Amino acid sequence: MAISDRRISESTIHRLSIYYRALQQLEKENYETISSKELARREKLTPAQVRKDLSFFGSFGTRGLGYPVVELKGKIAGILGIDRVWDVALVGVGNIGSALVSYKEFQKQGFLIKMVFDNDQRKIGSNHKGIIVSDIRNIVSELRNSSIEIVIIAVPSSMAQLVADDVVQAGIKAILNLAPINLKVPDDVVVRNENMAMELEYLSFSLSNHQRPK
Amino acid sequence: MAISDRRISESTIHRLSIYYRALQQLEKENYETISSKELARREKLTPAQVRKDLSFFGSFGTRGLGYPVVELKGKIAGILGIDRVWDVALVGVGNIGSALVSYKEFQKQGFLIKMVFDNDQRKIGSNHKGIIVSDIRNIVSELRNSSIEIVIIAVPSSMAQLVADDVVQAGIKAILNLAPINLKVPDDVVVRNENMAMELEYLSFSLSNHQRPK
DNA sequence: TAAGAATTGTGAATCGTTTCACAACATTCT
DNA sequence: AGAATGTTGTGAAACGATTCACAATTCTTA
Ligand SMILES: NC(=O)c1ccc[n+]([C@@H]2O[C@H](COP(=O)([O-])OP(=O)(O)OC[C@H]3O[C@@H](n4cnc5c(N)ncnc54)[C@H](O)[C@@H]3O)[C@@H](O)[C@H]2O)c1
Ligand SMILES: NC(=O)c1ccc[n+]([C@@H]2O[C@H](COP(=O)([O-])OP(=O)(O)OC[C@H]3O[C@@H](n4cnc5c(N)ncnc54)[C@H](O)[C@@H]3O)[C@@H](O)[C@H]2O)c1
Repeated sequence: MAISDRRISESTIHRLSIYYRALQQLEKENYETISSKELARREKLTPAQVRKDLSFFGSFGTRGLGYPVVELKGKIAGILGIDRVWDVALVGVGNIGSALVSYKEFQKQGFLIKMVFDNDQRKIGSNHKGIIVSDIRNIVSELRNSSIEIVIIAVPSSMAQLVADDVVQAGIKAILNLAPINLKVPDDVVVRNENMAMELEYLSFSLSNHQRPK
Repeated sequence: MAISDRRISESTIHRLSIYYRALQQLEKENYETISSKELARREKLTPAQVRKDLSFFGSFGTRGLGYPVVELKGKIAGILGIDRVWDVALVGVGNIGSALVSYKEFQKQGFLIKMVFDNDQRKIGSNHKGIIVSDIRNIVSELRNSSIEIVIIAVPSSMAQLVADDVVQAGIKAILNLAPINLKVPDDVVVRNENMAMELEYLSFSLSNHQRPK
């Protein structure tokens, strides 16, 4: 069954990311094959879950043996679309934005921050790790003339919707939003939120109710 | 039905955080009451979902009228455990850790970063926004003698498990982990992961498969 | 006070995800 | 070669979350 036949759940996609990291580690440890049982044990999942997730995309294993580590890693990279380079823009070079620009891991993973925007005159034109900060006022045309497909928004929450509107207008279809607000975008634009306050609230809930939520 | 009777799902807890923010906004806009219909419309949820989520914790609304904004906000704060102050420690004052220490919103929300740990001699003893950086080697005893209940881990991934082991040994039951690895902790410790790489991979998947996953 | 409109709270129905269980197949051992 | 062991891939069952649908209740208006 082809991918487009099925709607893949958010959980499955997240677990693919987990499998991918586990396989990177297994490759380092020189494993040639890995069983769903062992992979599940390492990542605290169930073997059936692992097999079911992978089966949505094909038959990658060998009965009696397990999955070939390097090959499966490649297949998952293909499924996730990380077997290529993605050009990324960052909006807002403040506390968190600066940390992101300096962060080497994204680059290693194939997510390249190629453009940076800000509205602070003192920052515009300055050099951040080899990237010149652009004026936010030019964002629509600059993104349109670029190869950028993913935008990270790291501006104060009061500004995030305005920035998102521009980003959408520039034709971008994928946004990673770090501001703690719910962006309103058209249906064909995917937004993922990274909301640390929500995670802290989750911890607070768990401690208060001494419940481990699922 | 008491909270302890039911296992509340992760999604419900996340939505409570969403309702809480929406109610803050509604309060600013001087709404006295809000219906599940309008709240759902604003947050792109369904009215039934809103009512069901709230009904797990009690009957907060009035038939025919809706929910009293300020009162409901208070109830949700109580449920999430954010009607009080939580003392938090941060481990790793690097790029991302520094951003967190400077971030005022956590404080406003009642999450107070009270202690900071690092293993870099040049950082230990230095002053970060009024907090003296402690030596990681003393973390177990220092946490034990403190009022800290939540720890944020912002060290390189190769170090995160070691730090987590110490944190667990110090009796901490809630961890926010920013390193892109799966921490192994006992069952009674809650870990939440903030994994930006995984979110980027999610965007990459969505763009590659032009699918909006749920 | 009665009728009409709005909206909650919640069982029941529906939908989606996870787990179970086993046939099919590969490998190893004797 | 045949038996024993290990493991996948996948329908079916079990479970869990969301949506439906409606009785119960409140408010408004006349
Ligand atoms: N700092 C943290 O630890 C942290 C943690 C979680 C979430 N966040 C969120 O991340 C976002 C950024 O936080 P921060 O601490 O880096 O803030 P910051 O104030 O340090 O940085 C914001 C940057 O955005 C720029 N900016 C403002 N308006 C802009 C606009 N319209 N267009 C382009 N650039 C604009 C500012 O000039 C500044 O450089 C906020 O929404 C915040 O809530 C931050
Ligand atoms: N920088 C980013 O934008 C970013 C984004 C996503 C995730 N992360 C993750 O956050 C973590 C921190 O990233 P960073 O960019 O801030 O790294 P960094 O190297 O700038 O900072 C790490 C800090 O941890 C300290 N440290 C190292 N080992 C330690 C130990 N054993 N005990 C205590 N302190 C120790 C270092 O001295 C340093 O101050 C990493 O796991 C990274 O993958 C970072």
